[in-house]
Amino acid sequence: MYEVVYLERSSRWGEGVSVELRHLRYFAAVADTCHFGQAAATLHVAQPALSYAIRQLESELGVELFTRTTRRVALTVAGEYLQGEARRILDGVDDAMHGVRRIAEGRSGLVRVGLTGTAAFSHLPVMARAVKRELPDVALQIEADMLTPAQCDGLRAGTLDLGLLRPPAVGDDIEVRIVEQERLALVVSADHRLAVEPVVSMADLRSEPFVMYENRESAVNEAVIRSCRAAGFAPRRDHEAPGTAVLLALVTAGLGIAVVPSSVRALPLQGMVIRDLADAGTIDLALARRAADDNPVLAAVIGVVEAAFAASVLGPDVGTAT
Amino acid sequence: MYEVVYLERSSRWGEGVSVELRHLRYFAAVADTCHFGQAAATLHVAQPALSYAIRQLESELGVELFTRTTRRVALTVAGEYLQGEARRILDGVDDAMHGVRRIAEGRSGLVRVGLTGTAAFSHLPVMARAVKRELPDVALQIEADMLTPAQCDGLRAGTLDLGLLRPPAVGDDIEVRIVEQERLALVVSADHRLAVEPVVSMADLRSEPFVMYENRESAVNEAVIRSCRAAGFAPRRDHEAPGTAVLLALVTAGLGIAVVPSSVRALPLQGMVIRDLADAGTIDLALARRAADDNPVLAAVIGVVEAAFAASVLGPDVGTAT
DNA sequence: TAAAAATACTCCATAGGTATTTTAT
DNA sequence: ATAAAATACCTATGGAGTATTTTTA
Repeated sequence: MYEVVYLERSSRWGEGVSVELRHLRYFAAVADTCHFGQAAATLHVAQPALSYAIRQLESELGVELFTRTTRRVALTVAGEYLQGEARRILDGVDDAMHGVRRIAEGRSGLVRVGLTGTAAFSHLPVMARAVKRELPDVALQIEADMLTPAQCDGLRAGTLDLGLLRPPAVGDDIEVRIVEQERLALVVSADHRLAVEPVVSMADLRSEPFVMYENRESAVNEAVIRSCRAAGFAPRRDHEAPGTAVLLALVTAGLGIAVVPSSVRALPLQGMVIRDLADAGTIDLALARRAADDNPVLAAVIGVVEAAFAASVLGPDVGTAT
Repeated sequence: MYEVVYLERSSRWGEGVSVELRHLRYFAAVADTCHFGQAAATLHVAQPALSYAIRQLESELGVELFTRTTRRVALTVAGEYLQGEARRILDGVDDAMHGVRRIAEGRSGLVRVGLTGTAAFSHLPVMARAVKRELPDVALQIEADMLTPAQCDGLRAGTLDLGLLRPPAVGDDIEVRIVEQERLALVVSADHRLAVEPVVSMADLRSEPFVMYENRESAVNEAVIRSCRAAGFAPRRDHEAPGTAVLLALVTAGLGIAVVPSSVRALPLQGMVIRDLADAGTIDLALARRAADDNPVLAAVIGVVEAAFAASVLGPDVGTAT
């Protein structure tokens, strides 16, 4: 009768040998073949090195992983368990390595996007489709109907990574790239006299009640006021709306008219008519990002989105691309 | 304006540096503190060694994990991802190490147990409770109502790890430890004349029709026949049952009487009466295992179960413990 | 007796240490 | 000016190789 005596932990490798992936890789190879020689060959190491490493692992664990005679090597029950765990761990390491590379290459990750009211309908589909196609592992998180200042706040606070907004008035900690120059268009309710007029120009709006964004710094408001001034009048600001949805609802209800970027055409609401304005000004649409943002996925998304916007004609008469 | 130039993969560590847990441990420490000096201190290594290891990891990945100036260290997005993964991997390794040790110590694992018909009711509760209490991470998988030969087959085939069976007639590849010596008892239907007799002895069974196990090698059958022979008669073998449940059902139905180990008392069936037999023989109950089985959890379970059986009195008159 | 794992030893690659320089605030 | 990371260089541990022995089927 004899008793199996396990090597004491740290009897030979005084407390200092920590388990390394090398041990697990070696162990997995031996566990798969149950043959030190063959495993050593596939690992491109000499057999004694393998034996040594496995001994080290067993010693560190204080557990026998193989029952071996010179003719037969077999996993112990503990060894069988470790075989599964080792595989899981090694696969996990591989996955982590690939994941890191994909993130660094901008092929994976999350981009939180803020959108102006009108862009949500006209540009978001193009954007989302392009990203889905070119960067299938990139997730977009959309925050819609955000006015420019809110988007800038979001970018600065780090709750937003990308904005689709109206360019002027952003600090230089935010980098802006214009992607579209849109002509302004008229929105009236279906029963409005201008809904059937053959041609509409800014001058026709002189005495109309305007529905405008309530935010004083709204870039759309500014563009509208500029267009009105060019036509020789100041708009009658009768109603204010906090966002595009409300603005269009008020117009549809007949409370007034509105002049908005022509991308609202992508949202043909019931009872609402959109008319060209031959002499109205234009307004830019731009992508905005933190200048200091080093997330590679953001650069990748911006590249894909810019290409998609450049390639897509967003419907007839929706302004001229830059 | 200068451009960050990533070290080419394998520019300096020619294709040979594989990622090791050391790299992940170092990385995790730096990622947590965002400070090479402090991380080096907690890791008990010098700062240059840390810098070097992180560089190695970055080079192997081809990815920048930290943006560092001498005054500020910050994780890149890829680094943030790896921080999570590294933690998961390192925890996984730790768990695997503990799991292996627990298995090797017999404190964790699965034991598949085969039970004889009567033991399922009398001994299984004691057994299961003891294992649950002493070895909470050990799972028992029970296969009930198995006769001795079936259990031996199961043990040899490796579908069973432990048997609770009737000792004789097992080869020496199976190791047997007797845990109980049970007296044989009489089972009759409630309306049988012997159900109310003040004292019953073997001789009273001389002309009764017996219900016996159909398996010719049944150890219970042998013990019964031996007891009858000692009382001077051979049992009238009128009916046969494949297992204990059927056997008791037949007795209850009044098709005959049966003599069985007194542990059937743990299963007081409707319409069935159990009587002591003063002069009947005894039959052993034993734990059986593969002699070559080196699963530590099995040894642990056997230890716990034997102690539990020794400590428990399985009800009045249920035989004498060895 | 032959195949295969363990041992004995040797060596050099490299992890890690010390000293110093660079850099950014 | 100073804190902190990078660089340069050196040392020595230990991983891996070759040669040999031991073991068992």
